[in-house]
Amino acid sequence: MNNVGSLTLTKQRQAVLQVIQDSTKHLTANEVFEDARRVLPSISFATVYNSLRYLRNERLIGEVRFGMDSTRYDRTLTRHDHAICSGCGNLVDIDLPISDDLIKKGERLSNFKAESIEVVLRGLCPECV
Amino acid sequence: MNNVGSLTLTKQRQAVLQVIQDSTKHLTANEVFEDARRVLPSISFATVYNSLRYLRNERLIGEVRFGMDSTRYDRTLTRHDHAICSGCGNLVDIDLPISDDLIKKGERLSNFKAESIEVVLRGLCPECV
DNA sequence: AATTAGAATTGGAATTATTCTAATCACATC
DNA sequence: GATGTGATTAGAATAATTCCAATTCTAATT
Repeated sequence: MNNVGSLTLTKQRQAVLQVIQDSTKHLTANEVFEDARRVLPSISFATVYNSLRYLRNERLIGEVRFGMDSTRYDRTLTRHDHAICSGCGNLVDIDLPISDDLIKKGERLSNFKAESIEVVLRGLCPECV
Repeated sequence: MNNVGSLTLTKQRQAVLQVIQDSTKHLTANEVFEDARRVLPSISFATVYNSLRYLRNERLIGEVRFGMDSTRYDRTLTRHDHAICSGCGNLVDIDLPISDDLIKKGERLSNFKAESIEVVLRGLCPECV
């Protein structure tokens, strides 16, 4: 094991961290698992998930996801944005004025042809303050 | 059955649509299933999913999700935004200048205490034009 | 340095979310 | 009303993620 400050980097966590550090891509948990096995063949899937959560909490790696556990459906069809509570998962609609300029910038930076754009605000809802 | 224009609204699809129309919330597929059963007890989970996809494609209902099938992990820790290809699912980082004003507006509209904010641009990547 | 108690970590098993595909159904044509 | 064809359904399978009992580690005690 390897302790730095309050950090506990077991060999499993080190393997997972190394996989992330060595990749420039946005890996899925499954891809991390496959790569981590090469370094540490005995590692399990659950441990990869545990390690990813730990490393994310310790701010050693980044995570890309919406913040919900599952897809939501609703009757609102117009373009709008969302706020997601990091405490209770509550999801509310908000309507932000997105400038054409921002969309243009997004297209230029990504080289994508934009179809839609949405802002996700993560934070605490009034009940979770 | 019930055909309007090129629309095919079977009783299953009507039940699912009604559930969405009758709710002000952002329902999960599971919640839609539970409600739809009350209208049409024989409906299956898979049919709810099929119907949700159909209704979304026909622009009769809205869908809220990131656009990926699973969470991604990466070594980038600084705030940044993402572009997701609706063709191939490719995910790329972009760095948009988010004004403090936009965050303030988001907080005001949602009554949330913002922790982070992210823009998601959905569209077609260069390869999927 | 062996023992032990408590906390942290691991990973097999379970759960939850979603998709696949074979069977069924609806509709048109003979 | 039999038959072909394409759309729709839903049971079964898969994929993504989490739970929790067993194990391992740590550090205090002898």
